[in-house]
Amino acid sequence: MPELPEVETVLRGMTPHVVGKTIQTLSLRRTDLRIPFPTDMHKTLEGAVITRTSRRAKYLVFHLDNGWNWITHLGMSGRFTIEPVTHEPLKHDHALIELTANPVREQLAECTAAEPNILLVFHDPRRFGLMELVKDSEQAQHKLFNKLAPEPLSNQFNEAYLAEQLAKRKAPIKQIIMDNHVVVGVGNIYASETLYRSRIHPATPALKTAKHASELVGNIRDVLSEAIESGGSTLRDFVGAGSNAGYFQHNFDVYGREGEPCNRCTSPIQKIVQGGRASFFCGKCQKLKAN
DNA sequence: ACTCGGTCCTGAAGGC
DNA sequence: TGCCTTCAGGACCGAG
Repeated sequence: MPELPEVETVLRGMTPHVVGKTIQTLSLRRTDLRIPFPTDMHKTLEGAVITRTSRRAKYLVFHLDNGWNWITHLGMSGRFTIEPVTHEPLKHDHALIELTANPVREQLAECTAAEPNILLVFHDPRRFGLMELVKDSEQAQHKLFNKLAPEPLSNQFNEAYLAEQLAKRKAPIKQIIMDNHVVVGVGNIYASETLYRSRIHPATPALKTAKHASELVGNIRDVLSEAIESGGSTLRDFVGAGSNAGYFQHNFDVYGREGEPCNRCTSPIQKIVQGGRASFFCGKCQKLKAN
């Protein structure tokens, strides 16, 4: 269940292994994930150099030297690993990308010896992931990106902005902070964690929480950045079979803790379902449902 | 303009 | 042991 911190960790772990390298071959082992692979994916990727990587919401983006961006999303169960070129594809290995080191890259101080080719493997049992191609200059206008709200860790996501968004919504606050039109990257886990810290009941109508926008902004930022730090500190080695890079153990206050004692007041953590998603909260600490 | 529920997918977990 | 059901979840989509 990669959320924004996990996606960021995957990005940071993968980047040093892929930037500056040429995509020698792309091997697709099926024709689609959640949506079909782009028809010209081989033509666009093969021969291109990965110049840099970036993240927008939960999308991982590989920027290529031919002006195209290779967009990827890990969905629910997706992961990238780096394997030797002798890697035998496993079940659910859907895309294998062979990368070759460039002469320029080999001139860098830390690359004294010629680097072997590596295989970047995309593995996704539930196939909620996706891949897409877009010109770098057109990414922001692309269907997947043009309605996305600000990044939670950016200055555009601030008290005034969030208060304005909350004031016009009466749906439960839990669902609103998970809405990509309000803020991106806050998934089911971190939504529950944020509301726990803010002492707001997840069923509170959003408009009644507008006066707490400042605290919500702060807690969303804190919860996500702490998880990114946690991911970074447990990221050992991105390379190797079975590598779980990006899927780190993290301590949650409420998520998945139904019946266990609240860390603040020892009252048992409760679970409700909102919009088909589990919400966890402390019924004693998170009483704010009005005012 | 906003809200709600359905949909995609597989594997893990629980009931009988 | 094994079959069945339920759940997990991001993001899009259409209906109200």
